[in-house]
Amino acid sequence: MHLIGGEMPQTLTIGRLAKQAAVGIDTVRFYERRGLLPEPPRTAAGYRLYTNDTIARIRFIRRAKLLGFNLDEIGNLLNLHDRGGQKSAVKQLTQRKLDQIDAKIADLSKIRDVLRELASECSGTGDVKGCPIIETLATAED
Amino acid sequence: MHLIGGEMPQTLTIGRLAKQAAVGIDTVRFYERRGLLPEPPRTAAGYRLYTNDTIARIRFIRRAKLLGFNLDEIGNLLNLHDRGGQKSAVKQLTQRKLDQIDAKIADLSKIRDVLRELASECSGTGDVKGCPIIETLATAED
DNA sequence: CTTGACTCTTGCCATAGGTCTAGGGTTTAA
DNA sequence: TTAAACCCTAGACCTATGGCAAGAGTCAAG
Repeated sequence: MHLIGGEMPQTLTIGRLAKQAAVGIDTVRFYERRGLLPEPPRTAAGYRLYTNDTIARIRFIRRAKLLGFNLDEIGNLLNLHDRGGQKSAVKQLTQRKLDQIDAKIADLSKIRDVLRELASECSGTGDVKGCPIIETLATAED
Repeated sequence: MHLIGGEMPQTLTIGRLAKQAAVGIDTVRFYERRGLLPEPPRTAAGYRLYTNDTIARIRFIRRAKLLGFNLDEIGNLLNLHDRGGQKSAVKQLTQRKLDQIDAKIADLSKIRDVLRELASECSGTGDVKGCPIIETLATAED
């Protein structure tokens, strides 16, 4: 890694970047392949050289993932960020995700209610014969 | 398919079984490989021959799936059903699943709250610059 | 100069639960 | 008899998000 000239720009090899951003090295390369990170410049030997802003970019991705966005959706968000899209587009993505989350919560809540009911009906002692949980699974109509 | 003798037992080829149970043919074979369905007898030509109880068994699997059990857990439930386990084992499986579902709902609820907050903060009009959603993703601390 | 740490690419592995294809044999109805 | 519809196996493929390994090149420190 031979840098010419005086002012050393803040560059990071992929390992340092990954550490700073708290992801794996493979993850960085994977995000690059997925188009979430731009292809960075390389040293003569082919080593990727990153600047600090890439740390922020990866953290952006991580936070968006925590909010339930998948990588495609995150790609959209990043494009809007990079190319200066409209707030409406961002809000729409967010609202759609919110709707998905709400739907999933609703699904799970129904399941939870059924499981609770079944668990409360089952005495939990004795042979499985007559167990309301098994019986329900075995005989419920569709 | 050459059945000898008088009383025709109620047998089903895999296609009919799959149709009755409302799953795909491949799914039936897959469940067999997974050990959820016993290996059925075969005709001389090697065709699987099922009896009606297998329809019920597959429906059991389907219902358990709808309640969030994965195939391994369903295998346990089926074993308890087949070999006459204890109610306590069934109840324990159910309670564990219930806990998982509760945990997932809690996770999603947190996400939902954040997304709601973000969506409500975003005006939805104008350039993405200053969009609170993007800003939050770009700058939030971990 | 050597050693250990780092990086490169390519490509396979993993999960979960199936789905599909290829290439062949069987059964059934016209 | 022949064509359609059915069945068989083995194995590849799918989604989503990376992890891991091999084999080779590079860099920094002692």
